[in-house]
Amino acid sequence: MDAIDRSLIDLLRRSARLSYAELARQVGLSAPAVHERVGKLEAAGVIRGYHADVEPHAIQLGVTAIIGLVVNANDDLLDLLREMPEVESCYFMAGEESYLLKVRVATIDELEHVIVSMSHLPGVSRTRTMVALSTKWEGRPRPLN
Amino acid sequence: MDAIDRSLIDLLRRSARLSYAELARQVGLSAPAVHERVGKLEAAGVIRGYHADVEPHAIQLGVTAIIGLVVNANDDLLDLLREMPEVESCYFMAGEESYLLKVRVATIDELEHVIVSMSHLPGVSRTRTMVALSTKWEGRPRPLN
DNA sequence: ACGTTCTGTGGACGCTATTGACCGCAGTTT
DNA sequence: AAACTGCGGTCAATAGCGTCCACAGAACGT
Repeated sequence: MDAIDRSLIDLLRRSARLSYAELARQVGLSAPAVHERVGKLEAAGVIRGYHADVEPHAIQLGVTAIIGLVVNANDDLLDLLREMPEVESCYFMAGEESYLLKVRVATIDELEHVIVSMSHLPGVSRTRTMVALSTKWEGRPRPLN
Repeated sequence: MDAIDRSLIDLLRRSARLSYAELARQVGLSAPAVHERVGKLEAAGVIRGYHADVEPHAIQLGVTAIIGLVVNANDDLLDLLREMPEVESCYFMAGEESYLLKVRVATIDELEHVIVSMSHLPGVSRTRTMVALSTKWEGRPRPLN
């Protein structure tokens, strides 16, 4: 993981569809060299994937909420949460609320349904929901170095 | 925005480096047709970009925290927050805490510094920090229909 | 110093990106 | 009903890219 690897990561975090040829030009190597470096970064798990960033409203996911879960028994709650497609992100937290979830749904009605479902999951003793009114920005890649 | 557009979005959300030829095969159109559709989705702002998903630990961003901000005067706080590269995401929230921020840094010391900086920003009357012990998953794309 | 390993380059090949010309259908106008 | 028009597709062509291979040079350990 040298400076060139970091440049490649930086470039791909910003613009994942750059061609190997273009990456090669940017970092001053040949295309096959870049191909191999990126392949190794993927194999090592440094690069986990490439994802299009889609305007949530355009795909009927205009309602964003953060839900904190106070948990008593933690057995397989995680598996149950993982099965809920509305849960976009899941963090295990320090503090009284063991889990913090980012949830995305189409409507407030749907959000209500998600909250009720979660509060009925075995092991969940309380939920706390914070509704986002607007997303100022999200997933902004921090420049490296 | 028909079923084919939705398929393309779905495919690119999962795997942004798919070639147009491969996308074309998956949706049963020709490559130029897919090229044009994707271009229109980008131009319309539906697809906002393509980003590599990078293991945070590998790039010295192993500490994740969620910070809530209680605000009294809201003038140009947003601009100040935007200038902080540690703030990966920023939501304007309903509730007492006007902003919820996802912050990523290398160390707890750095987190402390960020919290102190934020508490001194003009307009911020209180901060509340929740530290993530582990990220179970993040930015998981919800399958469309 | 030597061999080993790692990582690069350059060339070759098939496949892809991207453009332009053309076609067919739907909706609208005359 | 016929003609016009715009949209969105296919096909064809070319330039450029992805990817594999053989080979070369630097870094390293013994």
